[in-house]
Amino acid sequence: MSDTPASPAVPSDFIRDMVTDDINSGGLRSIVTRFPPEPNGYLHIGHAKSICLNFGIARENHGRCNLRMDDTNPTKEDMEYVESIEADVRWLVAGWADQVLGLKRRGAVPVQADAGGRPDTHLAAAIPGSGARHQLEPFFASDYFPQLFEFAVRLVEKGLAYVCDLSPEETDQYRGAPDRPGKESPFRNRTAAENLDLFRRMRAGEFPDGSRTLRARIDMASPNVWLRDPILYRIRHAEHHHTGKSWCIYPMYDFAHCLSDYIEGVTHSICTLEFEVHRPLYDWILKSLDLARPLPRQIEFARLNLGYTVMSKRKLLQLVAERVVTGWDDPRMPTISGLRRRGVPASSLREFARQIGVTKFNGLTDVAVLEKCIRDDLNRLALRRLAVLRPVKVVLTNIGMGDSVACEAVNNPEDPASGHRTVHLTREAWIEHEDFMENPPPKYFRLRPGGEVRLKYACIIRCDEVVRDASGAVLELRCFADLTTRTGQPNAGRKVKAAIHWVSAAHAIPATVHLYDRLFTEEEPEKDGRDLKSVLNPDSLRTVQAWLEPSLAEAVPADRFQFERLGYFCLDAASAPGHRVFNRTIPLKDSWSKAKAG
RNA sequence: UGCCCGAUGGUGUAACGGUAGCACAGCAGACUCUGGAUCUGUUUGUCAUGGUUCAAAUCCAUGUCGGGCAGCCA
Repeated sequence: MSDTPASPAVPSDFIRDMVTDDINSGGLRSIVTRFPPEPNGYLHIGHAKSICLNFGIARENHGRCNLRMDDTNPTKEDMEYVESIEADVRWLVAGWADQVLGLKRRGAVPVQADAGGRPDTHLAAAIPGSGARHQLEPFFASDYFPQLFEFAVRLVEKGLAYVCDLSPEETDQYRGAPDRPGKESPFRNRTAAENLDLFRRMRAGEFPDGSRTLRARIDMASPNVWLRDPILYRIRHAEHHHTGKSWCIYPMYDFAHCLSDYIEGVTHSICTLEFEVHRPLYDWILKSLDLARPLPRQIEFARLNLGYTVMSKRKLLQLVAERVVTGWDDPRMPTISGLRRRGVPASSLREFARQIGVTKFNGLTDVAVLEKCIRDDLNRLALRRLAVLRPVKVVLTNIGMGDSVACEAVNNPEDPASGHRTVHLTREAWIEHEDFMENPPPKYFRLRPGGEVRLKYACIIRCDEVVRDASGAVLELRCFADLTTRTGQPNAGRKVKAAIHWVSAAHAIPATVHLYDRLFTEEEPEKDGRDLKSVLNPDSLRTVQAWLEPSLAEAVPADRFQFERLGYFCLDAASAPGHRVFNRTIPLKDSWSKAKAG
């Protein structure tokens, strides 16, 4: 698929300002950001915002953005997610920021190095182009477990961390509450030697899950609860998707994240607002270790909230698990894979991210903004095709049985280079059910008994007779085709109020078409903690049997089509050759139905 | 009621002490062999109250409202 080029406008926001300031104040050789998802679910459009931010900043500063699996919790993570995440990121940045996508050589781990005369540990991204591309893989926080362990040991030696024997429940009670100080653990003042011994035995597997933790020794009375001796390591006798059975203790997010950033040489660690209160801990850990190289800086921004969609991985997983949708890549899902299967170009998502901007304000973005981005892209690149979703038969009484009138149709009026194709008009054609009305309301321009309409690219027809079955349902419309109104014919310029789409019944090919709509009936499905099931849109998927013009037989999933006057469609990725399925990405703007309703 | 963060039209976002702008949505019109696209015009805004200043969306204070934080999740 040929994505449209990224918008030329260079975005500006408070984070980019900070990065620029950091560059101008010196000390930074190059900018390194990172995108660090936990592989416990599929990426969604909220992640797309973060990806565009992180890769965008890397790109604008000739830096790098590392893709890193933040995989420190073996009980929630899975290889399936690792693979989908990499595929989704690659798809989203392809043709835009792939040159700054930071990956490492397969199997590479941090190296011991010397930084200004001091020992250091570091892992840089592989240089793109050096060595085969297929030998690269994302970074994994779990690759740093040995280094992380050594960092923890150093903290213990400095008296800044201790092994605590409190049970989970006791730890909870000792922590206090936001408005009430915590209480110091009775194990807080163990000697460094004892802590070291205990910590090594934790690692050796001598203790059961939950029996001990390694905690930072900070301040149980801090008004910031994350500074109240936070847990650094917990015991989990569980197999890890990336490290296997090598470990039975696993670092917590706060400990692993800042140090992973450091190891990779990240300069700006951009995350969402809920980590704002963690920033003092992020800084505390890094400062406490007397590290040799410059420290990364954490900056927070507001996550995306989009109307009529849910964004939490937990709730998306729920939709999948309860089979409300067919999977993570169901075209109704706000996941990147769902949007891709739906037919949304990556460039639309990037443009959307650019348009919504980046701030610390927790707002709700109107889906119309996304829809506009998609329509703008697709209008430019989609090939126009004729398809009838709810067919009504038209018999052109003055065209002979077996006769065929060749008509030239434009492939894309927005792109003259896309050329023309021939469609055939025959005695019988399908038109859209909605394009005929027996008793139309005022200002209805299309076909009515005795009325005229143009068959697009063909000629004007006049409805002479409505044939019904016994129940009164319309069987066929018998019409006269004024062939002198075809392109190039004397009356080609004759005006009628409307031109409608059609397909020759003799040439049409059948297809199943999925008409998708928003998944929820409420703009804020998660508001007030309501049950998602109570706000599901029963019409989020309608399936129809349609007639398509024959050229659509050759469609492949990467193609983008506009079915004229209907919307944008693509061949479903799971469509079988013998049974074509098309997905509606988004309908065309429809000011008629709006006027009618209003 | 502890700490942190935020507040600009309906929505999102600019303006970095000096004319409140842009996009989306809305409305009106033009054009059209897509009731699409395009084009034109247009309605609506600085949370409140004080203070500093020649000048405040911007700086300060207080208040109001909203969000986040008490996982051995990230």
